[in-house]
Order: sequence, then structure tokens, then C-alpha cells
Amino acid sequence: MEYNFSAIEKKWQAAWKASDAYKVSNESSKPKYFVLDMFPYPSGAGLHVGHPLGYIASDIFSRYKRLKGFNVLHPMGYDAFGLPAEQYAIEHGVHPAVSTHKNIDTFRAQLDNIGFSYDWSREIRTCDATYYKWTQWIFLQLFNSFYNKQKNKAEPILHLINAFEKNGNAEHECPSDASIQFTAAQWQAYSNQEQQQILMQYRLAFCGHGEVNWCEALGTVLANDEVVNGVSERGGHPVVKKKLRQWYLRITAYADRLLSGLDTIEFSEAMKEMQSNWIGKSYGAEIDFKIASAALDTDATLTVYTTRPDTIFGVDFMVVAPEHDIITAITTKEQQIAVDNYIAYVKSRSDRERQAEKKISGCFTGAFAVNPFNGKQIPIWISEYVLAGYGTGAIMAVPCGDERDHKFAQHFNIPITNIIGDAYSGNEANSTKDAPLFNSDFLNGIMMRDAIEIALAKLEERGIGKRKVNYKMRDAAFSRQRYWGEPFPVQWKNGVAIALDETELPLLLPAVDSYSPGPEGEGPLANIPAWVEKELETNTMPGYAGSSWYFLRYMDPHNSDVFCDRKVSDYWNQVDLYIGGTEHAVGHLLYSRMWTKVLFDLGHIGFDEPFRKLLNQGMIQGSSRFVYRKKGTQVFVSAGLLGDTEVDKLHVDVNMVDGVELDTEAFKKWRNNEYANASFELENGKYICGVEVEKMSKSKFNTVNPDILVEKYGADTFRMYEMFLGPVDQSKPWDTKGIEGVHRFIKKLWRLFFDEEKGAVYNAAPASPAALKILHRTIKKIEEDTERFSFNTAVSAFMICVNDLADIKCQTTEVLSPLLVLLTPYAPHVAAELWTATGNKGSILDAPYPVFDAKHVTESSKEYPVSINGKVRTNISIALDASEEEVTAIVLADTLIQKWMEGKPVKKFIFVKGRMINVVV
RNA sequence: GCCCUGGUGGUGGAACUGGUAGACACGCAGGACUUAAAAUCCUGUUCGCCGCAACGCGAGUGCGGGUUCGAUUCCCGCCUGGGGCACCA
Repeated sequence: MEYNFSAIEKKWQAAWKASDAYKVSNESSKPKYFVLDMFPYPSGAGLHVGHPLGYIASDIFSRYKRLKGFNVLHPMGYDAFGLPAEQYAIEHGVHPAVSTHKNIDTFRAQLDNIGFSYDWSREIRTCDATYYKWTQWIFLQLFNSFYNKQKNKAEPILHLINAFEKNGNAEHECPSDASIQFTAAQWQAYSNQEQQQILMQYRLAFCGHGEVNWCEALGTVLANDEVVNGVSERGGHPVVKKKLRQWYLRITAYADRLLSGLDTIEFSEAMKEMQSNWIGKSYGAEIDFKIASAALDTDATLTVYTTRPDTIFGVDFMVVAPEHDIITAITTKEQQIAVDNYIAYVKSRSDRERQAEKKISGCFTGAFAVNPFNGKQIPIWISEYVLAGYGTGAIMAVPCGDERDHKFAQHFNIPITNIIGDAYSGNEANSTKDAPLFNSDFLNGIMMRDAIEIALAKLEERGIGKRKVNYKMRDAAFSRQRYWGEPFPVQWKNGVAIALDETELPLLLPAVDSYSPGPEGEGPLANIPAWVEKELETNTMPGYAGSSWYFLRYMDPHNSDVFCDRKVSDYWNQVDLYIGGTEHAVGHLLYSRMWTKVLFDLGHIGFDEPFRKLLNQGMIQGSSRFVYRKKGTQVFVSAGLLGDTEVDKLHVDVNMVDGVELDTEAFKKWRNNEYANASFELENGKYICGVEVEKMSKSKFNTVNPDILVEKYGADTFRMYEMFLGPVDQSKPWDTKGIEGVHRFIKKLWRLFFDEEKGAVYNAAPASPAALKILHRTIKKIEEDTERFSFNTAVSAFMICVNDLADIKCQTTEVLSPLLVLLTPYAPHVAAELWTATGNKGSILDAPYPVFDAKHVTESSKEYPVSINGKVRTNISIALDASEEEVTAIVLADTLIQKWMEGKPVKKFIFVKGRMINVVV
């Protein structure tokens, strides 16, 4: 009887499906455990070998937890709204719903192949109306709430209206503009429209204006992804910034809680660091500088934000962002043309380009600001390195203390004031806080670190500045001028946004004739007369809307009364283990944390962090292969023979390449015989390809489809091989070489039970101590490795175990059956087959997990490595319970040790029990 | 540019808390079985040096320093691959 994986896997997959083996109940006496994968976007390219890496890891952990007696929720679904489907629709006229559903079917078939233990009865798709009804409902919660800073939580907007009616906004400072102040009487006197405008500035989901990538030629807004080097990816048309009305989420209100919440969850330190850097909390000051231009309005002030008020006497120039409102007011006639030209240049640049630019650029406005402490006149410049969105969009530049300011000053020959004495070399800035100040009036001689506080106090005392906590994070843009997303449940009447009533949900996404943008670059919904007549919002929600709360819907996926029953969310609570890539560090993971906090504040759920523990899987990269075609010919030159030959470098499908050797016959037939006439210049009879590691992508022909591997080696081999590749959290290029080794392992395991000729060889003999030692060592190792997600070493431990059992010809079920239970999370099909074939009763999915017993593995002595001066010279076997004195005596009596000591006296004797011995002479 | 992260044999990787670097695999080389192939099994495999050989010696974890009895692991500086940077998901 041989190992027929394909029959075995089909059989068990069918059996588990028929018995609903993975169906999970919301009621159980067992403790709960919630394992979640970041659900995929169902792209047209289908699943490649990179996707299942995390899914296999989570499946192993789910099955393991189930064996350990937990009620495990392990669901899967699809993040199904998004740009690619819409792009496909524009190009091929296929409705996104159609292509998306087709893609989902492909994904599902591919996932099923691998034998995951998902409870498919809980599947969700973010594009289903039954799902996005609740995404819209949560939007209404956000819209109808504000952040109460006193209570530090979100509350219904009605509370705010009540407060306004009693006390105006005295207790509730306007989050976007502190200068807005009104009394109760004023509030009551406002028109409804005015009141709504004020309320909008408090809502957690609010409308404002923001810049987008605008492509005039295409008449549409482009995603950053669709802009390459400042022009549109499609057609290469120019792209500029354009201000449009946009929806935002007031995530900045949650900045502090998003920071402090990190202490309560198990994310990697790197992930926490990325999130807190993104939030970017800093303590500093806003300082007002008067404008000193006689020709201009002398009352104008320029407010800057700085974290270093101690350096105020080192300010040599000011820089304002090219978008800053003040520019029109202060630019002098002489500078007007230069300023306009510079602003036009910056308009075509993305924030990223502006920050990454090494070349220094800027333009003088002709205006001067006045240093409030010493009256010094300071030139005001504009430059792209200052971004409008951070702080006040203006900085005071201190070249001796800031590298970018220093380079700017050098480039434009602006004189540099040295306020740190010897700490400034004259060649480059020194950003220290640990130097005494010079040329700084009342701060002279004070260490900068201490001067910060003194300067702050002075600023406030003299009323020219105030302390300010600042965040780098901005409110999250929440609208897209697109079709394939959730419609906003909002109507516009006389410029006032009015939320639909809950009972009107879902607001269905209507069919459109064309996926082209609306008249003014609005979303395609603006082309539907009936939609526009009802004055409905024409934007749709962004991709992250649906994914910000999906983990909750899995708990109660079919509930048509609420998004998730409170009793159910109380039971499942937080996601215990969340697995996905780091690429979501500052997007999805922050948004879903915010949504969870809002839902918690409003009393809809009982926890305010969604994910208790996060495991980041690495990215599987593609290893691309290239062929080299002599220019203008059909002659392909092997990589080693290139020399100076002029060639075109072409991606070639990795599946036609064995290692680096091209299958030339397959290549000739590739892409409908496109290269039928190819001839080859070979080295040693082989065509050797070029190699590069890149992102796995269809267009680079470096994707590997798991289906092919599953067909050739089986799901169990595929699962174990993906884990065996390396640590799950590490990125690595895919290489199919090596899968044979894992396949051999499973066949070797099989042969402990069945022999091709002899048939069954397993027996019920009592286990030998040696066999029990192997088993228990493995139990310990697998349990430890699984708990710490070290799946690659777990696979290797299985290999060692099977090698050792084969060596001692152990074929007894007393040892083999517990081994199968250990193995079943990793290779469920073969484990189930052997489990039943050897007469075990019940499903292996719920078998008792083997318990480690130390008595089978205890050792009495150890081969100690003995070093002289840190170099290992010999091994000596010594009893583990020997005292240090005994060990010293044994070691020093050893002839080899004596030889290496060359008669020198022992300076130090280091003995680490159970580890090693080092003699220092 | 900024933030995060990785770099160990021919290859993927192991070494969990500073304690024998290279587990387990792949590949390669040699051998057994076979008419042959597949499958399977056995032996060897970091590099260099001496030697018939067991063994022995030296070097070695991206590069250069440092701390330590001892460093892949900790510290400082540098080189380099990958991810993210706000409308891809």
C-alpha cells in the first residue's frame, strides 16, 4: 500500500465537508480562541504561493488550539471592494461585481485545495449589501458622534448640541479651529445651516476639503499607485494637486489612545514603533512672528510650530509650505514671478518626492518676520521640504541645529548664527540638546535641554506663543471619487449633509452604464440622474472601510438586526491571534483600532482593542528569470556568455526554468509560439537565465501557483514545505527546490505504517525506552515551537523524529498514534488517514493532545565541551549533578586539557551547568 | 529623504536567555539495489593547511572597531537587500 496523497486528500476533504467538521458554535463550555487571517483582496491573478504562508500558519495554530481543548473561531472572507476591479471594468466593461465574484470562486477553489479548517458558513464579502449595510451603519455612528475631550471618549452628537444650547462651546473647543467660539445665545441665534456647519467640525466622520491627484486629461482623480513620476500611469498625462470636498475620519482625536493602547496588546516592538512614529506625538510650541514689511498689512503674523523653542535665537530664516495661505499676502512685487513659478513647480510634486528630494530648492518671498525676542529681521522663504499638513505649515529654521535647515542656508548663502559655540563645527548642523547656549540673551550659558522649558515659560508669559502638543498623523481621508465601494448614506440639502436614517440602510450601490468619472471629477455615481436628483453623496467609501470592522462580523455573520450581537461579541471578544503582513502597519491596523475604540465608546462592544496579538508574516517574493535576446534578432544568449553583447532583457516564466536552466523547448511554445523561431547560444549545452528577486506579480512571470504543487506533491507536503522555508515572519524569495525533501519525509513516515510490498507493518508492541524518548522529546519540541510560531523548526523536529524512529525500526502504535496527533495541525490529511487506518476511534481533529512526560527523556550525564581560553579543545562526559569542585577536579585531571594548559596556572574556571566549561590560563 | 526590518556553507535555514556555529533539508560527489529507470538505502559535503589516514592546526556568521573568560547574539560606525511613507490592498 503506497502513499496515494491525492486520493487521501480528496477523501478527507469530502468527509470533513460532509460532517461540517469545521463548523463553530457561538455557545460552548470550552474556552474560546479567535484566530484571524487578514482576508485577501480577490485579485484576478488568483492565489499565488505567497498568500497561503500566513493562512497555513493560522490553520496550524487553529487546529493546535482545537486539539488543546479550545472552541476555535477561524473564519475567512474577502475584502472585495477596490480599485483593480473598477479598473478592469473601465477597460473591459465587465461589472466589478461579476469579475469579483468570479475571482472569489477561483480563490475559494484554490484555498480548498490546501485543506484549511475554515468555518465557511461564516464567510463574508465586503461588497455584499448584507455586509456593507453595517459598514454604512457604522459610518452613521461616526457621523453622529463627536469626541468629548473631557470624558476622553466618543459620545452622541446630541450631547454636544445639548451642551451648546446650555453653554455654547465653552466646554468643547472646536477640534479643527480653536478660534471658533460662541455662547448659548449665539448658538440659538444661528441658522440651521450655520449650526450644521459648526457641528460638522466636531463629527468623527466629517466633510472638509483636501488635495487629490488630479489628471485633467483623464478627467479623474488618481490613486498614488496610478501616478508614476508625476504623470498618470495610463497615458502618461500630467497630474496636479486639486482641492476637492472630501470626507474624513477624525482619527486624530484618538491619537493618544491609539498610542497608549499599544501597551495593552502584543504587537512586535517594530510594529509598535512604526505606529507610534506614524502618530508622531511631539511636545513643542507655537510661536507667532510678526511680519515686518512696511508695504503690507503689519498686523499679519506667521505662526510656526517647533519642538525646540530653546533655539529661538538661532533662527536665521523662516520656511513656509508652498501651499500656505500667507504667501499671497506677504510676497513682494519683485518676488511675485519667482514665487508663482516655484509654486507651479511644487504643484506637480507628490509629498513623497518633496521629502525624498536631495536637491535643495526654494524661493524667497521678499518678506521678513521679526524675532519676538530680539527684533531681528528674518527672511521668509518657501520650500517644498516644508509640508502644509504638518504643524502650522511653517517652520523657524535654525541652521546650526538642523541638518536640512543647514543645507538650505548653505545653498542660498544665508548667514548662519551659531548659538552652540564649539558644538557647531561650521560644516554641519548639530542637533544636540546637551550643549550650553551662546548668543541667546536670557538663555546664555543654559543647557539646551533645560532651556526648552525656560523659553516656553517666557513665550507664554509674553503672550507670543504657547505650548502645543502636535501629532504628525492627520485625519484619515475617507472618500473616493470611485464606483466600486460603499455608498455614503448621506444626502445633501442646501449644502448641509444629512444622514439617512438607519431604517433606510442598506443604501444599495446602483448599476451604472459607465465607470467613467462624473462631470467635475466626481465618482461615477454623479452620472446617474436618479442618484443626483435625490441629492445623494456621489463619493464612495475607501477600501479600508469594510476591513476596519470585519473581524466582528465573523462572530455573527447572518444577523440582520445588528452588526454583531453584543452577547456574541462579549463571548468571542478580541481576536486572540491575528496574522498578516507588515505592509498594513499604518493603514488597516490603525483604522480598525480606531473603529473598535469608537464602537467601544458608544457601547456597542465591550473591548477597545481589536487584536490581542499580532503575528506578521514575511512577504514571499518572486524570483524572476530573464533571457537575453540579441538586439533585433531571435537569438538568445545564455547569461554566462553575455559579455558586451547588446541584448534585450526579457522576463521569462519561472515555471519553464529548472533552477537557472531554461527549458528551451517549452520556451519556443510559450505565449502561443511567440518564440518558435528562437535559437540559442548555450553554455555547456545549457541555456542559463539571469535571476532577480522582485515582488511576486503576474506581469513579471514569477508567480508560482500553489495548485500545481498541490497536484504534484499533495496539500500536506505543500503546507509543510511553506512552513519549512524559514521563519514565518521573514521575507524570502520563493524557491520550489527543496519541496522534495518534505515529500520524502511524509513518505518515510508512511513507511513506518505501511510497506509497499508487505502492506501494514505497524504493530501494537510495547514501546521501547528509546522510542519513548524520541516521542517525548518530539512532543516537547513541537509544543514549544508551535506556541512560539516557529513552524520551520517544528517541521524539522518531525523529520528528526521520523528519521530516529526509522533508525530503530519503531513501528508500534503506542508511539506512532500520539505522533499523528502532533502532526495533524501540520499535515491533517495524512494524519487522519493513518489515524483511522491503524484503528483509532473518533476524529483525530479532536483527539487528546499528547502530554509530555520528562521521565522518558532525563539524562544523567552530559558531554561537556571544554575550552581553554575560549577555544574548545575536547569533550568530557560528566554527571549532571556533579558539583563545581568535582567538575574542576575531573577537568584538570584530563591529559588533553593538561597538554593545552602547558603547565600554566588556572586564572579562572568557568562552569555553566549543563552547558560548557571554560578554563582561563 | 524619513520610519521599520534583514544580511550565517553552493542553496533555504538552525543555534530560543552571551555558552560546542552550520541542526533539518536541498543540491552535489561517491556507492548499494535494478536489465534499466523511478523509488529507496548508505557514505561524504564551511573554507584553508599538513597528512595515506584517524586526527591535528588555522580562519570563519555583510565590513571595521569595542565590551566579555566567551559574541551569529550586546554596543559604536559603515556597506547592502526588503517593506512602508497617508487614494493599491
